[in-house]
Amino acid sequence: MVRTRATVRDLRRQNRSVLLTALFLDGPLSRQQLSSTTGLSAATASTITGELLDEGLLVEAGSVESDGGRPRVLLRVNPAFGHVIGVDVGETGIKVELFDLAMTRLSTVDHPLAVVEPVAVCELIAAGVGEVLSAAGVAASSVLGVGVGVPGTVEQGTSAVVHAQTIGWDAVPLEKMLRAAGVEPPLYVENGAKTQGQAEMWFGAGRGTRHAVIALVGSGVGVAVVTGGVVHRGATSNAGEWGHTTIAYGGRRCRCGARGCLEAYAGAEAMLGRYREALRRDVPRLDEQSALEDLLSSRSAVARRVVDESVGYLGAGIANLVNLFNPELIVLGGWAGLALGARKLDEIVAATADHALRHPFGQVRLELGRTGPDAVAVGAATLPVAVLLETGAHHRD
Amino acid sequence: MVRTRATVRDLRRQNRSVLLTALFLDGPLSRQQLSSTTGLSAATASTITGELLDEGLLVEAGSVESDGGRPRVLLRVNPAFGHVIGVDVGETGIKVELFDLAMTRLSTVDHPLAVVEPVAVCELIAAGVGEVLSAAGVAASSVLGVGVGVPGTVEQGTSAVVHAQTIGWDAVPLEKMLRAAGVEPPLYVENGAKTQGQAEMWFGAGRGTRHAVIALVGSGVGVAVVTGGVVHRGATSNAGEWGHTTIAYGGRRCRCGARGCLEAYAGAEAMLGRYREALRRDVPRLDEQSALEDLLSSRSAVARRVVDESVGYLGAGIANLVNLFNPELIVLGGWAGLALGARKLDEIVAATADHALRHPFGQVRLELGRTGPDAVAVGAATLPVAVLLETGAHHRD
DNA sequence: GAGGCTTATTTTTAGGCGCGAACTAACCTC
DNA sequence: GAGGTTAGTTCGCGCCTAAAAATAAGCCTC
Repeated sequence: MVRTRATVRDLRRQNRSVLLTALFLDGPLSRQQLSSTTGLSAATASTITGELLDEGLLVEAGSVESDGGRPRVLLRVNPAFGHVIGVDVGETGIKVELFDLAMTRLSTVDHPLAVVEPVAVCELIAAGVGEVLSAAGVAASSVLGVGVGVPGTVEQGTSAVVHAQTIGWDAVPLEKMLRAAGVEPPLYVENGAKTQGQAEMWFGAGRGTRHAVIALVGSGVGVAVVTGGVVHRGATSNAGEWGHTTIAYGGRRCRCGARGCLEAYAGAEAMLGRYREALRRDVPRLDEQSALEDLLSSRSAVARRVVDESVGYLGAGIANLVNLFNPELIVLGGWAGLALGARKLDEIVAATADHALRHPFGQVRLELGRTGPDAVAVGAATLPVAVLLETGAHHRD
Repeated sequence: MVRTRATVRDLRRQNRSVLLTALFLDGPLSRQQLSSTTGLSAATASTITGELLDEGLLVEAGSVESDGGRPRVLLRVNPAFGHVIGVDVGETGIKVELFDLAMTRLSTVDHPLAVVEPVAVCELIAAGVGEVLSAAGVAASSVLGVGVGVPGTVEQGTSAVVHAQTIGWDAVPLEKMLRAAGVEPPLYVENGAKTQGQAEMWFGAGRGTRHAVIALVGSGVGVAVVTGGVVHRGATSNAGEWGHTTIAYGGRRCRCGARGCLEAYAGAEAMLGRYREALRRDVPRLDEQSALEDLLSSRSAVARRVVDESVGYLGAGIANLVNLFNPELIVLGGWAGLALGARKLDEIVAATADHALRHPFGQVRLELGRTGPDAVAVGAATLPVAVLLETGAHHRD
């Protein structure tokens, strides 16, 4: 359903957006190709790219000979037009990364943090922004925006407010605080699972897909639902709490207080917890990732039972996503999801098949995530880029 | 993310659509009001409404005095501009209803059918279309479209194909068959739950809501998810199979073959089935609706246990929707949902609260559906109207 | 009941936009 | 270097919305 009126200016904005997006996603293209892929006339493609070249958003990128005729001049988004910064606020520290407009990583800073306390986090982010800029020799003025991925949910009002139970944040006005700490560029605060989903859609397994669900299994469990290239946020940006959907009515107590949540069975924390319970003793105090690796590679009957059960629950959880969303693609990501998927993908698919309806199951593929450990930061950095592309970087309003 | 290029013509189409939609949904409005609510300039509002008046899409609807100045002339969609037909293909027969463009019901035809067999259904629909038209004295040429709500899922290709397990339809090319049976107007085939959801959004509890979930509990269980006024279809129009999401891992066998589906606990069929099991005898052979009424009003301990358990499962299922979609509104509809909700709404809300995360739960309201038993037909009839509004009834392409 | 006032709608004018056609540019082959 | 081929640009047309000006249609006052 159409939302609002349109003016002549909106036309130009939209067409700029279409061209810019095509160039960003599908690499260098000639005006010719742009015209045919976007459906714009050659005349319009030419005028708009001319405008974008003048503004410095595009640059020429060599040329390609054409059968006997004038060679095509390739155009691409000017990587140096501006820069974007992605921040990953994790449970053990923060990571700040600087990218150019081609999403090439220019520099990275990691700051471990024993206690992820809001004020300290904001100061570290402010410092980190300065550090990545000076490390890469990039001027602060060329930063188009800073994206911040946080655990928990984000209320997107006039100023973003974060609710993150796992790190004890209750209604933290992060945007205001970052501003106060001296972060000047436009800010985009978003749930980390959603930024990671965005990264997977743009650069990972989701490329070119319209309806996808990115399931993130880490210590906990979350999901990003993408429809037509847009991450589903819900009424108040709380959508995607897959981990706390009931999958075993009346079952295990979850840390959220309810019983039978998926996260009480399928996340790394839950798997390790159930393993400890089954063993009736504590496993060695390793960090969670090594502990999970040990569990997954253990040949003990107990370990295998715990893992197999988890695979079953995870499959049922994935089947629920298949039945509710009917996506073309489900991406299994998150460090624990990747670890489990690397060993047990076939079993997960089988468990999904057991619980999903035949028809939607027949139309979905299940793939492992392809983005690395800094997907949250990359995804966060795409937020300002997405805005640039959507508005077509229109100078006037 | 913007999809495709736009031309000057698209501008006009969109603005026509905006005006037409405003007039359709918010009753008679003056050009003045149209201009301020849509944001279009008074000049443009005037030109476009003039055009629409000329084309017969709008009519004047009296005038309202304004403080001392020229009175406002009210405009509204011309109810007689065209008519739409909604068809409800149920498990026990078909219903055909004729509406004018103000969605006033002009005539209705019911055809019970012992066996819902595709060819017979198509012939009955073709006959029904003729009957409702002649009953109301409406010319076939003024029918803008026929919407058909069917159980099961609909593959929307070049021609709609229906998969409906409950009535034994496997890949029935309904659109082609209806065409062959002599139904001439444009056809819109859609899943009945989704058409019912559409009706609830336009005329029922969902009015004015952007993010809503309409949960339909009848014999089985389904859901329509609405985001920004659009029903979510998924990659292949299979989305919303809420009834077959796993809620009790390893639990009761469902008719879909899997274990622990919500539908195995919360639909009317499941409730009655569990009641029979608990009683260890068959309940009297009533029709399903009376049987459910009896169960709900029974004071026996067994009946109350079955009902209370169902409420618990249903609440957990609703909580899953809250956690995954974060809607502002959940509408509980369907005949069984309404019957249960009329008696147990508070308990359902409490059960939902037990399983949902606090934050998204705090932002959702749970309401009972307000559309009557022919919501499927009404919703189906809105399909052609939605197309008319979206395209702005643009004459040229 | 004439003139002034207020508000709604229409007409006029100006500035933008995309498209098709005509035109120019840049290469190749012979 | 002439002719052919393909890529990109320029120009005029028709369409669009917005702002300003003009007109319409009531009310109020004297």
